[in-house]
Amino acid sequence: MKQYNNRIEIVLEVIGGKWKTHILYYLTKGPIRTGELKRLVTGISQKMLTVQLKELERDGLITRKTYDQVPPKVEYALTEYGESLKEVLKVLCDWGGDYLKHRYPNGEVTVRNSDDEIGIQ
Amino acid sequence: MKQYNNRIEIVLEVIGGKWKTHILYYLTKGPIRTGELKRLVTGISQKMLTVQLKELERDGLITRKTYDQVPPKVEYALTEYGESLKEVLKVLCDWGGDYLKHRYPNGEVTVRNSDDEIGIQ
DNA sequence: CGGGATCCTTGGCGATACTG
DNA sequence: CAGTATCGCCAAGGATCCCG
Repeated sequence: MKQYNNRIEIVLEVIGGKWKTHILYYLTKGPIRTGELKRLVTGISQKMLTVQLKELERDGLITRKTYDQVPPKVEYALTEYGESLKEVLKVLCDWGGDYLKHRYPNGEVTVRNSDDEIGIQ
Repeated sequence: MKQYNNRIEIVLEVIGGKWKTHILYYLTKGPIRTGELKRLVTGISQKMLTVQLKELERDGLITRKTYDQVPPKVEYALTEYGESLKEVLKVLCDWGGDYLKHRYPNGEVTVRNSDDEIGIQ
């Protein structure tokens, strides 16, 4: 039987890793196709994108909708429960931004999507 | 020059990894000695504890205070800025708890410190 | 266009022993 | 009591090729 040390570990297991937050970042803005994600998530490979999306789907945070057509079209979107992640991501995003300014006031460290925001409706 | 994809990655780099949240968890309750941490953070080795604490100190989240005596006494505490992490940890903690109940309502997955809370003053 | 399979590299982490 | 040094594992992630 699986056991965590604390509740935070659960979140980190769900949104942790190298790509999850970057993917979720775009998903908070609305449904999105695989190719679009691949284009936006800088540097991710086809394989890693698929792997991460499957995990997010397995964890009940996103849905995968396939359109029966050629060429294939697949669209991903946050589930209703996944939507609850938005406020969490926003808090993390805000603190990260503050921390950045606090630690590196002269811009030694930068963020690609620095002027972008988690999509809160 | 270092560059992140988004601000969330910054947070995850600071509190991520296998032990950081578990350590911070106890630090939110007040200053604490090395040995006490080692006792509370179930399963951590002496080495990993030291490594994680050094990283947290390097990142400006905790302070290390040594008392000049034999046997040695070292006490760690959140910095003023580190205190700002509390609300972030609380949000993560809360979401993790919700997610646990939502995904595993029958207790297939459990948390050791489930009835404990992040120390908010 | 979207996904799967295979092979390989790397660094986070563990185990152990030693020091002041 | 607190910290350091060394060795080694393994799973996350990367590169590449193949499929409907």
